[in-house]
Amino acid sequence: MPSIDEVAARAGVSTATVSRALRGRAGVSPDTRDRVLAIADAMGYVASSSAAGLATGRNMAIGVLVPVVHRWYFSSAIEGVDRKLRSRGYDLDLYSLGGHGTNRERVFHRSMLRKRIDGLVVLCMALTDEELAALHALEQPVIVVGGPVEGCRHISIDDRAAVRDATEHLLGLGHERIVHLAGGGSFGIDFSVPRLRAAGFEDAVAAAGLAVGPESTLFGDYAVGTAKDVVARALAGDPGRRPTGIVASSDEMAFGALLAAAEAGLRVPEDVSVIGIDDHEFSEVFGLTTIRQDPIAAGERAASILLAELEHEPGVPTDQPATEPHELILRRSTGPAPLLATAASGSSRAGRGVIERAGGHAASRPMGAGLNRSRARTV
Amino acid sequence: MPSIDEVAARAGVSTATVSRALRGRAGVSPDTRDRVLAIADAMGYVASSSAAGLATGRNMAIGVLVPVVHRWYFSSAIEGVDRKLRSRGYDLDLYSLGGHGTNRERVFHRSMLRKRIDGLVVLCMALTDEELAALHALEQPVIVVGGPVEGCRHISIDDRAAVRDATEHLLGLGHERIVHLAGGGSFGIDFSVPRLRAAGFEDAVAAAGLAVGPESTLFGDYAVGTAKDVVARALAGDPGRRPTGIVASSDEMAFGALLAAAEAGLRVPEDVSVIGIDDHEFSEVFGLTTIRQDPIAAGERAASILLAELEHEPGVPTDQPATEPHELILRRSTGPAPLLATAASGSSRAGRGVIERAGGHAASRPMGAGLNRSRARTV
DNA sequence: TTGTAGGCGTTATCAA
DNA sequence: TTGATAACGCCTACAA
Repeated sequence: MPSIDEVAARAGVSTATVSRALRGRAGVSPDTRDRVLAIADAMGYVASSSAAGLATGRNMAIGVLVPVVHRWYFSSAIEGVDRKLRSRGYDLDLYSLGGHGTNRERVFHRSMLRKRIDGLVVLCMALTDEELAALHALEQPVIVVGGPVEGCRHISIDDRAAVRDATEHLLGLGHERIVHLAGGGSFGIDFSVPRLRAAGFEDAVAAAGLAVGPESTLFGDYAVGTAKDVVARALAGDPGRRPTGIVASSDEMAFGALLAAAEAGLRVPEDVSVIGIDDHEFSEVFGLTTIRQDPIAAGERAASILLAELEHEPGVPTDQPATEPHELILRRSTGPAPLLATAASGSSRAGRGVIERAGGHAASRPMGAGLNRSRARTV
Repeated sequence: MPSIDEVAARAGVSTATVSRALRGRAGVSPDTRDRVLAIADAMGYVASSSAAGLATGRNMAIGVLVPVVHRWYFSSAIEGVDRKLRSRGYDLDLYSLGGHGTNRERVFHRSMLRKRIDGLVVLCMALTDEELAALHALEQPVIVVGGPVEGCRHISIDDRAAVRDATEHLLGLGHERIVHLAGGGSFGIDFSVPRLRAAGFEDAVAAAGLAVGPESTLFGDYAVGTAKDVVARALAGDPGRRPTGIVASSDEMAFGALLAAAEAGLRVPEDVSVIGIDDHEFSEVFGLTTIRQDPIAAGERAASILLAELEHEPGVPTDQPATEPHELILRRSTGPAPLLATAASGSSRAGRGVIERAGGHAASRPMGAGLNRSRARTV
């Protein structure tokens, strides 16, 4: 790990010239530039980021703050941010709250302010006013990926419309006893997303002229296990009254619902339809109809915006960015609502598992027109 | 973001004293220390990491190199590393290859050598000789989490023993037509793990006096989808010849196997038993019997070792660390091998899903004695 | 116990 | 086009 003056000495030039050459600055003759580059490369020289950071005030790194790494949405978004950053020569500092919400204070008041990063991507968390103030005080660009956070621009799908679309899909198939398998605000995760999704469900149900009551919501807490339990209980009831359609606010919860249905001996989608949100990597094998979103793309876009700002690129999109698209993916977990008379007698075919082919079903109602770039396709 | 001399001025002392006080060095009177601390706190002072790093040569950050973030093992291990690091005041720099293996060169030759990190945790990747050399040249402590990598100490379970245990569990239940649902070396992931696991399977099968042929292995590539497809094909065969037991080298592949069995109309575990490795968070809802490992703990331990080395803690465990424990978790996906006569007639009960209760099964054979701290328990 | 001053490795300013 | 040289902000002998 040679230093810049060793390179300079070897090249017979000053450190200033080496610096200029290596950074691609103007004012260096092609000859010397090539020579310096060759020598630096041969010596394996790489500038120390601390020194460069001290001198320039730029760290070539951005931070990513997550409630927890180990979840589909977060790990995907991290991947997206990383991809974009890496391609632009930036490093990524990861700050995980580890699901605890502890060390939260430390993250904010120590690591982040150490001038180690040039910008911050916050994944889907609710921030306290104090934290928001601290961030703004940093005078560093910040962007949220995941849910609207007051006082911050954010990148996400239109959560309300997404769940509305999902619900409308089921309504279009004739379902009338529909429940929302809702998530909550674990992990210090932003509350606005669950709230928006619940609203989307209610929008659609109400628009269909159906009633929305307390029984319309099952609390799955964004977890397979909880979802499975709660759905199992709901499906155990009177066949004439149990839900025929389940709108899950996340695919993971939808998996729980599918497993619960299977264990209850119900066929999907003949007895009960399930639709999720996400398009998790397991969704295809589960045959789960879902609303797809792409957190990797969201992460990439967030990083792009931050970088554009840091590098003063022209046309900086400094305001609230446009909404990310979502898309209905038709698979086998949704189908026409069972006839009421039939519903009670169902679940009698032998040896079928979680997944049933739904003899040619499709959204019998076109997805709403103004639905934010949403499309539908069959996979 | 005040600098150290502003704090010094305000406190009426020199920068040296401020530095000493803040870093908890000896040689500062309690009075001045308290005063300095209070003032620094009030001013919101935090030392610049670049400056501190330049001066001390320590960055208070360690790097984590992963093939891809978005997978159970990796995101868990990252979480573990992060947890430990955070508790010790270190930052975590994430380097993801993003599944591509591209930018690999960049990661190694730019980011990491920029003196931005004090040590490196490599997750489960095969390293080229050149990369290994580069790492050693850094003169920074390195540790691998996940699989043995030549020339590097590593932290992992005994993969061979783990799969051997899994296989013996099935053998103990009387299974004789057992297949290994194997993973591969995607993502530039280390090849040694798949190889070790295959060996463990063969160990057990051979020890039981059964034959191991080409048909004993299904290639699931560590992916649910592939696993499901390949198992579906295997189960479609002659009931008298198809496997009655499946040892999956990962839980995700085991899920694929369970789904394939369900779609084929086979009951689990009456018709076919499935055991996995990992204890993925979905395993419980799937009722999957599996060999548990704890990547979070592995990550924590790796970080601890690195930190101990960096801080010159006494008793530095600089050598190859002890193996991580694994443990058999009994659930509902494994049961006694079907009687051959019965096997053909199976799968006739109505409306059962993926998961079947296995009327009281258990390992009918105690787990081998010398099996590396493995235990068994029912969940 | 406290202060002074040099150095860490780069970048940037200003001359040449 | 190049080269001195002063920051950058902090840490730490060394002196007091």
